[in-house]
Amino acid sequence: MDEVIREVSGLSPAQREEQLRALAPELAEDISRPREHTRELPPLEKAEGGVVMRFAPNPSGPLHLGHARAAVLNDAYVRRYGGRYILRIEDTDPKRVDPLAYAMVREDIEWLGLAISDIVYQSDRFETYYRYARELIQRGGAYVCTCDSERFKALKMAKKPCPCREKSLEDSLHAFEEMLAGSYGEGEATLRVKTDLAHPDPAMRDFPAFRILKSVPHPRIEASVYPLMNFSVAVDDHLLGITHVIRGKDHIANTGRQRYIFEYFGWEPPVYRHYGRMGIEGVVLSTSQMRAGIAAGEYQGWDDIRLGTLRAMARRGITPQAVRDAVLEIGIGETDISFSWENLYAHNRAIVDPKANRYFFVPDPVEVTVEGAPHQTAHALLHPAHPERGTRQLHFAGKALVPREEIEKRPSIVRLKDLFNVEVQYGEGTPRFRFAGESLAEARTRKAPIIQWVPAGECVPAVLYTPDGPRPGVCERAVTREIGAVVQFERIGFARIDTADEKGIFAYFAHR
RNA sequence: GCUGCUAUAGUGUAGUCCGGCCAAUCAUGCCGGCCUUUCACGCCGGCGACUGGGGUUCGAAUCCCCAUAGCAGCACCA
Repeated sequence: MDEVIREVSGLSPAQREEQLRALAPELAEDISRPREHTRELPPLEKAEGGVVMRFAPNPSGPLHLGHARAAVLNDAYVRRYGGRYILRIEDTDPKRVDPLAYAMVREDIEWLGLAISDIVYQSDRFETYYRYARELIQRGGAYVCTCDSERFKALKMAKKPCPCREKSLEDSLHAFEEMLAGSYGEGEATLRVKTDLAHPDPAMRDFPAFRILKSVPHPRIEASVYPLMNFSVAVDDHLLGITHVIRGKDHIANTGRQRYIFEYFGWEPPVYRHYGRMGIEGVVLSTSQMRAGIAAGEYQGWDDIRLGTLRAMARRGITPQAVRDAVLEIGIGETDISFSWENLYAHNRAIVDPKANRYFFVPDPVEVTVEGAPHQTAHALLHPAHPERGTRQLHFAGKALVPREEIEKRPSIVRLKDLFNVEVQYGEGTPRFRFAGESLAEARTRKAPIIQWVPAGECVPAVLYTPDGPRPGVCERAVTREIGAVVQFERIGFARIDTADEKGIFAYFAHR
């Protein structure tokens, strides 16, 4: 045996394949098949008959890239296996509910194109939660605790029960009704789930299920006893028939806690998957930090292009498909990752490049008079790969605006793209520009930079907003017809034309 | 402090479950070239990784242990 192994080890892969082919051709088939990269999410267990999944955002602000990962991943599995996709608005903490966010979340979901089949508001379901709370108490799975949080935490860390834990079912039931009746003040009583005080993970010990909150009103309902997420989520996941839950690993402990509730009720829990933490270079994702920045005037609003919100990306011309592609590429790995804009841009470029019309944008323009140049019209293609889309007409009448940056490089000759060549002479003061023929071949042999330009008097002032700040310039008048569309400013990059009025054009830079 | 998860090129990702097709996939990025009246697109070529150390084994990216690092949780937030 050893001998054979040694012999095989000594062979090269090619020799092995040859041998195998001779001995067992049917096995060799497997070998010759090249390994293929799976561009698909890993399969989900117990999903063959269809799935019910959910996207459960907290309505505290608009959706951002972090939400998009959860939303798109779940969406992709629902599309793959068939089933229902429930949007569950988790508005059980009035402190973290922005009434305006309900609408923003819906808009963002529509933009992303999620295949949502049902919408559920947790604030509509408080009576249900109360009902199951009573049931849980009766099953001996919960008790009303009146210890203050400091004291409870100390006991928990010491693996010791608090006095309330030994209360009878009747007492707890009664106390819970008192909570609902408003007999307790804010923070004076809590319904806790009875777990295992000896559990090695302190996060698992007797976690809270309901709290009293009176200082902050809920925008949609009248309530002072609020379910905490582990309770409402467990009850809803069961009642809504959720089969699979894909969420971030920050919920791993919650999954453990929710299992206790499933256990008490004898329910079968869904299949859980927890993906790793995602950091995003260069942007704040925290809703509260963004909100603070907006309030402080640091950001213009939720769609400020320096933010990681979906609406900010939309404004820059990032397509929902690109976001989907980027997020699916990342997948559901448990590794912590840092999201790279480059990867998103590459996806977006692939989508946008075939569509985007090309135009000239001249940043920081300098007006030049070209001596001896014929007045003529340039016909520049709207898209070099699609001549059938036609051209833009640029009427040159002696003067043009060109990027200052190009002249400062002191080229001896430049070609105004799609027009003609211009020789530049430098002396005191402004350089002189002289017509130098129309030959493209000559421009090439003389290595003339081919630059973008715009006819003086036939252009529109424009501002290109980039994450590094606004870039003023001018662009072709025809760009005013591209409002809302993504164009490519030649030699600059892709940008979305946001607005245009008599004062000019406002565009947002997407990427190169 | 306690508990848990993760660790492949600059970034993302495949392979890890069931050790040998892996001197490790694909994409992006970067570099070089070609194409091109854009520094875009396309094409060609190149760069670049199994966290470290032990162990098991004929053989380890893959299994085990330890270490290290990162992350998460231990809220009357989600």
